[in-house]
Amino acid sequence: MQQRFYCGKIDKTFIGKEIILYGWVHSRRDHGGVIFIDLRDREGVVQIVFQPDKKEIFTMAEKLHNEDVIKVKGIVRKRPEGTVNPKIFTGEIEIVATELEILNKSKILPFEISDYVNVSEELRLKYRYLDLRRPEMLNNIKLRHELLTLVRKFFVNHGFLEVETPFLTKSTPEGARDFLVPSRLNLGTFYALPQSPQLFKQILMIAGLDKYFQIVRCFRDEDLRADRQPEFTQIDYEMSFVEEEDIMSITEELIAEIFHYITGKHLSRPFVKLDYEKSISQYGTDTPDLRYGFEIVNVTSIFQTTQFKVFSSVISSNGEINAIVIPEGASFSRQQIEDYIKFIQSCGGEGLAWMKFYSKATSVTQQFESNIVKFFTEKELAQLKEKLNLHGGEIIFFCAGEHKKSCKLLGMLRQKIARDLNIVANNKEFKFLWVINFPLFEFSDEENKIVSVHHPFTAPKKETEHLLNTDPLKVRSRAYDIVVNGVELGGGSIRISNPQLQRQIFNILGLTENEIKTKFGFLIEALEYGAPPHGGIALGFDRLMAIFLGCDSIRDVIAFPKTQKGVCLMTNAPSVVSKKQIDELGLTIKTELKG
RNA sequence: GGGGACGUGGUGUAGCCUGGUCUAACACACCGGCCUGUCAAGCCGGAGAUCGCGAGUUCAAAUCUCGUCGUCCCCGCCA
Repeated sequence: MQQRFYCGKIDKTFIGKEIILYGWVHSRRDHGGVIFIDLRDREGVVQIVFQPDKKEIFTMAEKLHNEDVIKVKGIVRKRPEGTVNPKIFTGEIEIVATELEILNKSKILPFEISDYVNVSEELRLKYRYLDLRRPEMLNNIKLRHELLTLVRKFFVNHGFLEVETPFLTKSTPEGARDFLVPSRLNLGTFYALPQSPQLFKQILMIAGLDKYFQIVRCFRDEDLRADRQPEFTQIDYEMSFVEEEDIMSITEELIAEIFHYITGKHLSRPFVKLDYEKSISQYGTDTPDLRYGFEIVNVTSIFQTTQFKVFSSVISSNGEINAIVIPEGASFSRQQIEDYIKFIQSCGGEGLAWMKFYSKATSVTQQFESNIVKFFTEKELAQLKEKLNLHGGEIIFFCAGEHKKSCKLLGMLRQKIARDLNIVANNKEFKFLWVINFPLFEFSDEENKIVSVHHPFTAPKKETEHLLNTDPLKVRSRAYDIVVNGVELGGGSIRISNPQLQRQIFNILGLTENEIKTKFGFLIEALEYGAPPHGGIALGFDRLMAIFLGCDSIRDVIAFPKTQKGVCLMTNAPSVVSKKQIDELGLTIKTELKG
């Protein structure tokens, strides 16, 4: 094959040579007596010069339009004095065209191929092939490829084996909703697309592969968000004969390498570890953003005998009064405070109480300002001032309610205020942490039963295992989540390798013997044939890229993402299928859903 | 399932709150012309939108109301 050169890679070493280039007309600057074309390919642009002495191709060049695809033959030369363009890699040279062939014309574009122009995302997704020509998007996709390569090399160098696991697999609807695929050969039965290769990688450990990894697509039929797509990519790995520290350590090493590749900077390690309970009571979430303070403070003890009914009734029903303090400098108007109260209500809360604190007034009562100050005694306010360490100019938000809910609402408020104050946007740090000591189970009000906090294959902590039958909600798990700047990057655990223990967990979760057998019989059985102790983790690759690149949405690092309704605007998937296809699968569609 | 924002020539916006002066403005793209050193080229000229769709209020609707569709953000959901 003849050697091809990329437009964006032509440099001084080519000067004097005749070369052939292929690419897209990025822009045409017609000066009448000379025409410049920026010819673009995936590596960048190079300037082609058309001069009137080559009359035939000069006339052709006058008619060129943006995004026409052309083949150009020409001589590379040094640009004349004073016409060097330092902004582009090829800025010192240009190509004097000797031959021109128009390979394909382009219609007038729905939007310009430029990073300078704003285009609605709807249009970008419809014409994704044009969107991907924009340098910013092209760079994201190229970097994605480079990182995938880096990740692969990393695991290969550490002795991991890459194994592909099935996409057509068994539905285990314990977690997210499954995407289902009807089976034509077994009418009335369905495959599910995997939410993760969880069970297969555990089985691979039992098979003795020892160290497994896979860069794998996962599928979840849940509502979308800026950081959630119905199909997304995980870096999935699992190791045998390891403890939590081993997984955390190799994960930190991997993330540090990726981080270094992108930013050229080193991450400080090991990452901070934060207890789950502390994370909830201090930040109201298990994915805290540590780039800013405003930690939650429990002030319940101050208001034990308060006359303020909102607080006293919550306390008497075993609830808590929690507070966050926003320091001086953020002066909120009454309207802004009202907006925050509405925000809390939109998050499912009853409301917020608030106070402003001014140091200048003489009495404690006068130092506080709000519509509720009159309900509190001087003693209560004095204690509050001390407990919250108030100096002046602060605003305090209170949320009363059950422990977790109250903390959660304040955690959401904390995050919203940090955004509104531009603390997040102005902080380019990456604050990694591990959240550990999760409970193994939690009580689901919705389902009215005990459910796994992670998944039912997570091992309990040895020292809490004896509580499994007596007080399961007190059992702690050997799970660990990795979090950066308020985003859950991934999670993993040491798994259960003992079949009796696995069976016991299923029992606690309320599965009948029959359900255990039909849904997870193969796992229990596999565990009975000599399962090594093992554990692993999966990292959200799209999220990892988006956060390191500062993208607002993972859609910007995915070549062909879907809209919030799960639609691909380019192909218009999902779509209606023919009656023949439906019939072959033994399905019937409710008529009102059709078309 | 719920809350919120947005929808105006090909594209991105202004106008909308406070209906008439909107015969809808601006920038880029597009078409024609000029121009031998530009590189987000420049200058001159031109064409192009009944304002997502449907109903309503009104003498009068881009503007107000209701419904609907689409996109985005969030809550729920995401073992």
